[in-house]
Amino acid sequence: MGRDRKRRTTLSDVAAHAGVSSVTASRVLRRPEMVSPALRQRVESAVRDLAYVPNQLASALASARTGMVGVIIPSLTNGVFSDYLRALHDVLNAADLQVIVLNSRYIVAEEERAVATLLGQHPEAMIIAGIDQSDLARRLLQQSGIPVVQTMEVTDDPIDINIGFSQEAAGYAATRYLLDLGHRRIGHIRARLDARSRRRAEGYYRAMEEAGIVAAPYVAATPRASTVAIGAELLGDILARSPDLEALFTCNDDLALGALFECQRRGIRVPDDISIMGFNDLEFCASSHPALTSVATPRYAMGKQAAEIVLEIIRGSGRRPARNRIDLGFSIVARQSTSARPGAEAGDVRRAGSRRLASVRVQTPAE
Amino acid sequence: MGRDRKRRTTLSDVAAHAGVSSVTASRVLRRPEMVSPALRQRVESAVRDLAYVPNQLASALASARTGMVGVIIPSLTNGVFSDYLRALHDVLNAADLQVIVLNSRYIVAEEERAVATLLGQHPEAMIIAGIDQSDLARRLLQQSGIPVVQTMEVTDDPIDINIGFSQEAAGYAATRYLLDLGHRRIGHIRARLDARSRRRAEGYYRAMEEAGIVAAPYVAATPRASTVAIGAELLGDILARSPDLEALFTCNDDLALGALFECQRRGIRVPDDISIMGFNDLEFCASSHPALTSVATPRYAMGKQAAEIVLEIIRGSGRRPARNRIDLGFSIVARQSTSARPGAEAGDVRRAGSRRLASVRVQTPAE
DNA sequence: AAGTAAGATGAAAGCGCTGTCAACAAGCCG
DNA sequence: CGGCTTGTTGACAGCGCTTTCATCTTACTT
Repeated sequence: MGRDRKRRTTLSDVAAHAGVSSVTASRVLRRPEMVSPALRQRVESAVRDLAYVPNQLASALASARTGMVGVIIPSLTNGVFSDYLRALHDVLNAADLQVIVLNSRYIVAEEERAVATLLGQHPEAMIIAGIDQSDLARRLLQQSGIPVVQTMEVTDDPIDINIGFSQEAAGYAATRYLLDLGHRRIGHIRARLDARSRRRAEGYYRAMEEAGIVAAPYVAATPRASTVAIGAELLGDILARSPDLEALFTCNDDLALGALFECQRRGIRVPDDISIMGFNDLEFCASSHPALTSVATPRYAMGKQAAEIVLEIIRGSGRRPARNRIDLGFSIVARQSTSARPGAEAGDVRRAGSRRLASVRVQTPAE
Repeated sequence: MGRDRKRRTTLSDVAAHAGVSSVTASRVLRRPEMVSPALRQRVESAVRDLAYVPNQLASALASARTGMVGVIIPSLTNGVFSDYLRALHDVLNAADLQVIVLNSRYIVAEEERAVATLLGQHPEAMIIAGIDQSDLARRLLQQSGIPVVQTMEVTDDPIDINIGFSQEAAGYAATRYLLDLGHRRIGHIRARLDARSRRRAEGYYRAMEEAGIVAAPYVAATPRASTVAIGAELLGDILARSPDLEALFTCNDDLALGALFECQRRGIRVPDDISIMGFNDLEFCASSHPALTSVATPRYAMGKQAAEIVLEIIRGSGRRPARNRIDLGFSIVARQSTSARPGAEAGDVRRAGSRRLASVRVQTPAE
């Protein structure tokens, strides 16, 4: 109970100050149109005089409406989630919903904890990055009864609603793009080794296998969080084993940037000696020298749609969207860091060349 | 009240399931040592059976303890806050406190709203980046009675507790460093134009003025959010006016990276033709080619200390720290992107040269 | 063996707010 | 001008939990 802590001003303080009942004071704050202008003004000035801040806890408990949406992402550090969070904020804040972000650090157990913590706050919806929740987390989410959106990736078995794109298909498309440029010795580096980067790698392996190329000599990975420095390091690892590397597909743009710098340091020309292709198309890709080819992922769009669907369900009388699985696709943005292999066959080069002028939208619609 | 929404399992459901009173069930969750092992087990399995998630709202309302710490930062996009947030999470989560982050988007009015929102949730402490809060925000914070830490910058007039470093001094030191290398035509670019970047610029102007150099021809700025692309663009702006630029101090590392790429594009050698110096020392500075000289700011340390002080006050019987203002300083990390001007006087070069081997800790202790 | 301290459990109250419903005033109809 | 609707206000209960505080055991003391 109260503790010795100095008591905060409450609604009834405000009501007393204004000479009305606390119900009226509450209404001035929640539904002002229900209160006569005279009283409304008295209450409003009382609020100002006392610098009253409503206790959201009590309000939420009484009304069963918290006005918040829980968001879980694996990393606050990763530039990938900036656009995504911005979209969530843009849409949700405009609707007077507060976004509460928790960080799972790419650890399933932490994600589970975050789910429980957030659910305990009774958010009106949950938006969670990724599809690899633990069984308990899934169960908690399911029985919470609130809309749950899984993002960043598509799955056949969503908890509730799913918006994303196929990481595997994106990894495949990126590799395919390099193959079409005539490259054969295509490397892949990745860090962190989380589920999403793993599926991107699977796409890479599938494309390589299809092309009949043994990928192993051209792959390097580390469980450490990805950084620019690691990009340089892993490229170094591959080059030490396979100096004949022709192209590199990195699991994300930071690694690509690191690889690019490492090439500069070693005097390896990009793209003449090695083509480099990133993933996510972060802002700097367009501005580096040479500008980095990358796979543009619909980060803002995923956040926006997730938020809009959630909003529709919360505000719109609980109506569910017609489709609970949406594939937003991805696109390859061709820039200067990739080019056709000099000796490549005409057919290959032409096929790839056609993609170099504009970005290609690759989308596998979920039914 | 309840709405038609399916009722969630409550503590008394658990209690009933376990055949105990709800008080006992509560104790099993809060203070298990107070309950006999037999009952404890029964309750615990009931919790598991029903997948019970405590209603934090009700718990917080009843106990006047929310277990959360409010955090306000101006941007989720900016890499600068990653380390800071990580530190807050590291310390606070370990103490079972939840961190709630709100984003003010560098807008004072939004910050004020965020303060009110957060305070309405009754956090046990507030940690807020920057020192430029609105009057109302200050007042709300002050009368909340909880510990409030302002970070990222030092001020003579803290709301409560203040941990940071002098942005102005850092801007000054950076410029001074370039001056000591023998450069005269030192440019400065900045974006966003928030209060902190303004004070860094003030440091730059002070150093330039002291050196008797007119800075105007070498300065470019934009209110847009800073990106790598803008770094390139602003450098271009300066070069269009002042092709004789010798060195560049950027307001942050993203701009520095953009400037570096722009130099590469134009065939300007760094550091031979132009020295480039960033600010913040983000991870990529060490890995770029050439590696970027930057001003290392104690982001993790600020977060860590802020969190630790808050923890001490919350948990440690409300004892306040001896000092409520802590200056953590900054240091200049000299790398390859800066070098002495070829024709510089020996004395100048020697002075600066001594700093090039190791980073220099510059700290102005607050009294 | 009787008395006491320590430990375990539950009943009741209440955290600060909002939903419901009743009470009342004012405005409208015929 | 009485009965009705419409609009405004307040009393009361209760959201789900924790915190006293009283009660009942059990273990220990002398």
